[in-house]
Amino acid sequence: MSLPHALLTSLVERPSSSGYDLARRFDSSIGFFWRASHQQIYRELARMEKAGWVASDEAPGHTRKRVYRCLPAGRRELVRWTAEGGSPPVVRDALLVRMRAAAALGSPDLSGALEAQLRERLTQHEAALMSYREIEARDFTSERRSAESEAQAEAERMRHVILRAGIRFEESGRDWSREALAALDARDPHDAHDPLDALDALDA
Amino acid sequence: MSLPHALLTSLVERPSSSGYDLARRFDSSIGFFWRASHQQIYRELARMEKAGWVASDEAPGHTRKRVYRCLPAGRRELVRWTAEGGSPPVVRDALLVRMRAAAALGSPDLSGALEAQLRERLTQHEAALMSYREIEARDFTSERRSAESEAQAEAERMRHVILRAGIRFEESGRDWSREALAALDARDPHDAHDPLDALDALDA
DNA sequence: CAACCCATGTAAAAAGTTACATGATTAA
DNA sequence: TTAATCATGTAACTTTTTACATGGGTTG
Repeated sequence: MSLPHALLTSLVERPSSSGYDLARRFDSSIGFFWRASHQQIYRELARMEKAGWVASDEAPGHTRKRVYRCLPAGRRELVRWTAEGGSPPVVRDALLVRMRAAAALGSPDLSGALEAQLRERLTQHEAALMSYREIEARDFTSERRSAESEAQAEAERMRHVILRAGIRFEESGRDWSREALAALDARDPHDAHDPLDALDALDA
Repeated sequence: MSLPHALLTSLVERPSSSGYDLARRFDSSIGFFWRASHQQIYRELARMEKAGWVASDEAPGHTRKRVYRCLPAGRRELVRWTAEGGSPPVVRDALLVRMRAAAALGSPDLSGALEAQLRERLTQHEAALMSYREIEARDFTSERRSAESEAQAEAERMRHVILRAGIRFEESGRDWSREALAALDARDPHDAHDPLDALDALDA
């Protein structure tokens, strides 16, 4: 149950956010390591308000918009939860199940479909990687880290290391997708090319 | 909704498995990319039997044990689902949320707790990696791949590539954990060591 | 005969997804 | 003024997790 804590984190980072704001941020930056739909977010915000972790005010100039802020009790809860350990995240990848199914079924007609899925996966990894690398270049280049307090520098190191997790994850996914495509390609001797091509693809 | 298909795959691989057998396999080999508890599995098997995808018989010599097998309709469904595409898996890692919370809260006392969690994560990745590497050495070394049919060879390549996903995933997690620990270590100038140590750790 | 693995479930709660619904504001 | 985006929800459903429960067989 980490959604409320992800929301508290987001509210500590930027107080006076609406559910809509939070939902948008869960589609971008935070969304890399925690997804949530707007329905989940609104429901969770209501629960958190009842628990006394956050409070909300009507946004000036808007009839429907409500902005939330983290209360001291919410901050205490976030500190408590952050220090507490947790089990490693469960991995669930349907594409790997599909590949294993194809191997078990032994039907060669499935290879084409899997190849297409792998190519799609590859472009997804490449796209994510490019956007993460842009963020890294923009926010975490050496010249930016100069006249800061030690606390600020540590927070920045922490945020950078989180982004690095995303970068490494996407790189590893990209490299594996290429390896998998090369392995599937080996099945057709007729259009098989020089094995060195596969190695090139892995290096690129 | 891939659990039924993961179960069908497992039943195609080894017919006449009980719910208990399947649950054990979901704790080991299949468990790397799809987790399921025995409660989920028993319920799902009942559903699949009602849908006509599997059938069950009482195991001889046992009163309580039931063994399942995949029916033609189940096989057709598995083929259909395997060819169909799907969205990439959602990533959810509470440790990254915790790190981001620590950065947002700006309390240095949390660094110790996070360091401990990172060290634990690191040993988990190392342990998983070692066991995957053992499987790779045992089942996928070059001398084993000789007198096989082309279909068998392709299935074996597929299973190998799935294992490679696990290996790459654990390697990337291990490397990132080390990078993160090195970044957190940079905060304490008193016990800071030669930066080269961090590089060594990344190479090992 | 106690501890452990085999074997199968029920019940309840939490978390997440999908579909539906509505109204306000803003920019072309 | 129409379409897109902002903004907030409800309802129903599915999936997953956690806790509880039971009983047979095997081995030290």
